[in-house]
Amino acid sequence: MAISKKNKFNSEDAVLADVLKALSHPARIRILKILMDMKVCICSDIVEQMPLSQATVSQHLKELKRVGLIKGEIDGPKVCYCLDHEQLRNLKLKFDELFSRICNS
Amino acid sequence: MAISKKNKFNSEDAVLADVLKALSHPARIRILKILMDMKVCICSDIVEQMPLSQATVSQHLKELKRVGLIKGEIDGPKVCYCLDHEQLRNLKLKFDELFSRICNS
DNA sequence: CATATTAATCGTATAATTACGATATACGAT
DNA sequence: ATCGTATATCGTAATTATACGATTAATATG
Repeated sequence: MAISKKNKFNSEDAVLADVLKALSHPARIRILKILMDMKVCICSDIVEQMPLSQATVSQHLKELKRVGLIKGEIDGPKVCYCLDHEQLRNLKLKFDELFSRICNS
Repeated sequence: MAISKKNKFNSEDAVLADVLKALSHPARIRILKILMDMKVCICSDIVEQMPLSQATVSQHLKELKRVGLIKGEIDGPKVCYCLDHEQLRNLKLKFDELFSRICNS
């Protein structure tokens, strides 16, 4: 795409866009919902519920971790994934703020 | 990316992911905010406020229109853009619903 | 220790996104 | 009709995302 211009925007918009990018694939929405239902969940349990290979699911988990929406805790050879409620609350606040501006217009 | 598997997910998740994809670039967040402030806005006014070429802004507008978040009305040689409040409200509802599930977990 | 299990990473192919100059289109004004 | 303005689209290049098989690394278990 030629050189990115994302850095030309204010960081507030850039950060929000980046977190929303992490939610912009159905696999990652699905993973969040699985974690909502299971509270805590071994990686392989997630893979089982997804129509994707282990390698691909691992990539999606990495993206969600990158923006902080989930956490993974090592438990022997397994990894225990769970939601990061603080970051999710933070996202919710930003999203609500965006929409409160919309409603005033 | 090899063949997409997005169709393997339920359409509720797919639709939400698709709308959020439209918000996953700072340029498009910026455009929404501009339209919030201006209510109604000629395309060239938007371009002026963006650090991107006219062609690129036009592409971003097209993506926002694709998911229905904005509307464009032709007014002579100009195009008048504005938010589609109904679709925005709809997105807000879906997002809130996702988060209400999170809070129960 | 050998083996099995779990999950991340590597390599790679393909596809989608981003960006822009150039061009096309559509309209209004002269 | 010609010209100027506004916007979309085309063509294209570069970047990033998606997907998976194969491999690696790390830990259990027999």
